[in-house]
Amino acid sequence: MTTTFGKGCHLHLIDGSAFIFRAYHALPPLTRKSDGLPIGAVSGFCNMLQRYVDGDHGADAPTHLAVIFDKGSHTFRNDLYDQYKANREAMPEDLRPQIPLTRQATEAFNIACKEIEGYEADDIIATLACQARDAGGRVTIVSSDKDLMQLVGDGVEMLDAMKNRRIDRDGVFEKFGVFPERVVDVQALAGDSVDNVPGAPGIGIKTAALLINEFGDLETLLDRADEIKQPKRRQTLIDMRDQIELSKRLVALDTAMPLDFTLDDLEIRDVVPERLMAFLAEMEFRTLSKRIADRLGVEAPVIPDTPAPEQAQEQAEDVPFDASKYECVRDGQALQAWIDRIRERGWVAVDTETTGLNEMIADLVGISLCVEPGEACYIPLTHRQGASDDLFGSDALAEGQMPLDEALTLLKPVLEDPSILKIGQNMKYDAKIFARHGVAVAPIDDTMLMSYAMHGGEHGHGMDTLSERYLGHTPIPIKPLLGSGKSAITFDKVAIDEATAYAAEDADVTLRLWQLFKPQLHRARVTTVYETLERPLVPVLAEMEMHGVKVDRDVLSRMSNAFAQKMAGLEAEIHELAGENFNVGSPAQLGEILFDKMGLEGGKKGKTGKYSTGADVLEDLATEHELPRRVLDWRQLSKLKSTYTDALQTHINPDTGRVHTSYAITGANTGRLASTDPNLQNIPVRTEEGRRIREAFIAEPGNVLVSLDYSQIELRILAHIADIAALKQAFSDGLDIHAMTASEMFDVPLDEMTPEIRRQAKAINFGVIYGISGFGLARNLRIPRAEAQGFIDRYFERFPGIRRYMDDTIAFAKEHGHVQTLFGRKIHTPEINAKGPHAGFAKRAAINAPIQGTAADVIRRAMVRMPKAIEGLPARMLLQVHDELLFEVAEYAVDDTIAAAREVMEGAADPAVKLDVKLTVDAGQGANWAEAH
DNA sequence: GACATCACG
DNA sequence: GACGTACGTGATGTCC
Repeated sequence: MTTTFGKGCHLHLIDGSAFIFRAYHALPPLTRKSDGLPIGAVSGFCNMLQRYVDGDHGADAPTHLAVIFDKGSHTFRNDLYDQYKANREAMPEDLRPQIPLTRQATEAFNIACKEIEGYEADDIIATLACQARDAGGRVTIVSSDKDLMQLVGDGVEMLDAMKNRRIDRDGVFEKFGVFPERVVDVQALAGDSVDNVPGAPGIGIKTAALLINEFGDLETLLDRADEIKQPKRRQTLIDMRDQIELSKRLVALDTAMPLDFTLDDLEIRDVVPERLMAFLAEMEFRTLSKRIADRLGVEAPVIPDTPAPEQAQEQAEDVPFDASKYECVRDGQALQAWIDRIRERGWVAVDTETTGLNEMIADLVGISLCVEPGEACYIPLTHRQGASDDLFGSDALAEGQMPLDEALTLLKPVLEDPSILKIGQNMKYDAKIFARHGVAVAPIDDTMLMSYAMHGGEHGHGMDTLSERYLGHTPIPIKPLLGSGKSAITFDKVAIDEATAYAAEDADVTLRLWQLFKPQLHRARVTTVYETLERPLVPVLAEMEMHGVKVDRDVLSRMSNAFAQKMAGLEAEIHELAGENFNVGSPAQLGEILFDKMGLEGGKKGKTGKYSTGADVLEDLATEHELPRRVLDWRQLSKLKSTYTDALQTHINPDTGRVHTSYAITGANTGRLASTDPNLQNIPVRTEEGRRIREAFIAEPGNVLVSLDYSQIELRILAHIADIAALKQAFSDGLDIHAMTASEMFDVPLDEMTPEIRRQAKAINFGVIYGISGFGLARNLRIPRAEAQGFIDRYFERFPGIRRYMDDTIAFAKEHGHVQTLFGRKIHTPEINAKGPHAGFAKRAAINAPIQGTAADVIRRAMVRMPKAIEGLPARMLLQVHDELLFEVAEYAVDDTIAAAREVMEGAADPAVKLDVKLTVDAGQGANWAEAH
């Protein structure tokens, strides 16, 4: 049915950003009643769209239609001129979360919604308008932006939707004093303070138009500038020629940019009432949904009159916890009743009970649900009957449970329904359990992540902690139910009535926490952090963890044996040297041998009264003695064997043959992830022997491992945050940053640099990131403290911005109780005002957190965008190691994958943050991780 | 379960 | 002037 765009067609192009800002400023700051989400701009946007669709604009009806949005803050204009739009104010905090909703709104109206990374909406509009005009059609641009006026003419008109005023060639002349084809000339001269286009100083639109009309066009004017009578004006045009020509390039729209769609894709489509109503209902627009429903002749959606946040909070506190009210759901009918309530409500708190903590292995035992504080249920599914001493009955299913499949069949549509929010505490766990049963839970909210976004650094984010702190309620502990040690049982052995009280309460607590946190998120100014850096990471990580990484057991096993042999030899030598047998693995025994029996120099250690035998101590002793050297070698092998070659084998999943780590999103205060069970973020790499362990991490046949890692990301971020011109310059010149530092510090030319001097400078660079101290640097470099202090003083002298950054950061922390990353992540520093030795720790942590945290945010953003970027490629993201991402890729697609992933990683800060220093990514590939890294 | 040690960024 | 310090993690083995 598609017609080809051509004569008789009429294309309408709506400037989406203009709509959004108008809507935002025209309306008071409305919030969604149920959860406090700001929605004023979305509401206004929908209103404007509806009015437009109603034809309330006096223009001929379109045959083709699209809403065009900006995407990304960096465009080719920024490359031309780094000050372009530089003085534009940051987007208001309560508008930011509404931007994606306006896209959804457009789609809900079934209107084409277009944006292209790196281009302004104006360029897309210009390109489309030209295409449509060339095809013989007409165009109406719904906008009053003067930057678009250059497009008017030959069937292209503008429409100011607010004033219902059409702008044609004469309208443009009215505004600019010239016709559309000369508008850019006038703009180039007059400049634009809003977009920070410089233009010619002292020349406004009036004068510009006068000049252009006199000389014909800008080029002629500039060529013949010496003919201008007014001396000042003449001089300006002669002196500022470059700036004026640059301005013209900035204001001229790109009418031939690449598009990934055609005019025909914009053919007008009928609205799908159900879809539009679902969106309006989700936004809780009562009046608007009713008005539009009337217009469409359909039933208006019922929007539950949910309590305002403050009331919800009171309710959450008012309703007492009462385990006897929890229902045990044992059949389909009872479950259906709960599902009905969930559908009515639009959200549900969910919790799963399983036989263990490893979600790749644990079996689902039961599910609890909660839709209202105090009202929760537990659905037992695979509890075993009888006590554990019942030798025969313990494996049989207990009575009175629904079959697992039946329960999941009923729940699946709800858990996957995009209009029903699933709320959980650590949802990644539950989502993975459900995923193993073929249920893709979405969309989700996570109280643990909300707490992390609001209270990172203040306290833990486990449910018990949160419940006690924010609900004043101590949940039933799990310990008494499961026991501990050898006699511990799994949850499926817990009696169903006990399980119901425990499990349903967890869902109850989760829902109450959610009702409390949801409105607070916005007040704490962390909605964007939660929505862009926490919540969207859940499905990405779940996917990575479930996919796992292939590990070759035989390689590990062989290495284990080799290590064992070497260790045995070393152990014999150590005993020989010591003159007695002792446990080499016991620091206490080793200390006595070294310092008491052999009488070596090298002190004690405080608290426990034992000798310190750390690597640094042994390293010093090793210059004079054999034994400590042997112990160091033995320890290295012992570590490699026990932690890696042995333990890793036990983590190979028998079903998949792969190792599945688990990432803790809230694991580190700074925003970094933490990897556990096993930790795959500390696989050896620094020593040759250790690195060989990475040879056991392999790809499936026909595939290779690809590793991409950020180069010096923390130092780059430091250079940006502390605004160190010399560092920024060095990065932009692609210099060896440590050598450059050394050269600057010690006045050594780069071509005379020695590895030793560079090593010292490298230590200082890292020291700065860690909150440098004379003592720490002295110990790291093994130099006298005074000398180390001298280095630091000199560093501050050469890079004064560092001192300022440190002082400012500590002052900020003292005043606000937190520091923050460039992306708005808050890291609380409760100890910053402490007295005594604590204070030093807190200060250094405060200095480090914005740097480490910003780097963590950057890679999180890259990870969130990665699935889309590599969509369609035979590639999977497997692991994250703080500044590195590891992929498994079909051999033939390696180059494409590297290109796609690198683009995402290098551009990960955009558009939220414009870094002064570009991020660069190194890539490697190979049959195993040792080769790829 | 605390502590020491050591693997990573 | 004295504190005692590099930042952020997790896993293992010893010893109580």
